[in-house]
Amino acid sequence: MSHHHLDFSQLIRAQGYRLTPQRQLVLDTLCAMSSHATACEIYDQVSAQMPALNQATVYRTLEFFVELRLIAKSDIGGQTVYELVGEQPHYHLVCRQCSHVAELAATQLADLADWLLVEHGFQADLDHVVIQGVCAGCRASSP
Amino acid sequence: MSHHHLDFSQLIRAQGYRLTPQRQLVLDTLCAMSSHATACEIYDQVSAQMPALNQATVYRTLEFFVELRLIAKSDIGGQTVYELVGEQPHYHLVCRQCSHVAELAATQLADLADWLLVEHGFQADLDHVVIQGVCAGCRASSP
DNA sequence: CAAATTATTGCAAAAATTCGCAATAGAGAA
DNA sequence: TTCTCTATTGCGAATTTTTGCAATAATTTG
Repeated sequence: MSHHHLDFSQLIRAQGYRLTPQRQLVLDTLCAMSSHATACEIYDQVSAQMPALNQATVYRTLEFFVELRLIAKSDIGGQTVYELVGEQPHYHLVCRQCSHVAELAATQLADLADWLLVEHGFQADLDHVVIQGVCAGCRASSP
Repeated sequence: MSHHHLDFSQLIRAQGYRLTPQRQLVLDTLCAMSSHATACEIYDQVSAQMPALNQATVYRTLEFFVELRLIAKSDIGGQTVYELVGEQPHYHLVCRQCSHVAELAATQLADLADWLLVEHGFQADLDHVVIQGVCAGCRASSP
């Protein structure tokens, strides 16, 4: 985690914002919690480290990082979950039946992104696409 | 709208559910409100027609239709919006700066869907993909 | 290093969304 | 049509998320 602090700090300060202890803690926590986590789960974790930290601050902090595109927010199985955006662009296949989430490298989306840019001038965020559907397992078990 | 009632009614009853006046009204309302609408906007509209109808019922009804995949729920510009799923599969390009939404026919996604099915056994819901990014207008105005 | 500026926090209240449960009312059977 | 069964509604309360504002603390300026 610590190796991230410098990067983040510069990235944030360059835009006139501040990397406060609260924000650092949320980032570190999200880093420690491997994959997706709900606001509530994040608050519980963070709260253990810094009891004074308010829930509203957690929500605002998450929203703040989402806007900076350091973390991604998505709806998975009816829950709003947050995830640290890593180095590797990837997208999510979310099963609407079992809520299982598969992550795929974004290579298969590159052509689509190119096409969107050329034809529509739209610069797609490759690394935060959620595709709903039915996974192989559920397709097999319910024909 | 009325021509929908039969289709919907059968579709819903076939699964053991009921097409109540409340549900019909929500569908009709969503049909009348051209594009995306928030739960609040829908409630306001619906409430004018049927004042006794409770907010909780609106939320439950929307969730119900989302599960039946008759309406789609997405996060656009930080708001949760609902939209009647039409006949034409399409996807959304949402600009993260101006929240403008473009709708595109799903043809460009067909290859991707095929690939997902063949390689991962994942049956993607083509008609409800939201791709975030920056639209042509915003890219031009903020270089 | 002190003062000034302003982004950020904590708090409490508001707003949005969900939930439990008794009452209601569709849909099918008799 | 009437009866039965159970999905659905309305209501109020609980939970989650957002917001306004004064207090705090991180930068910048002098």
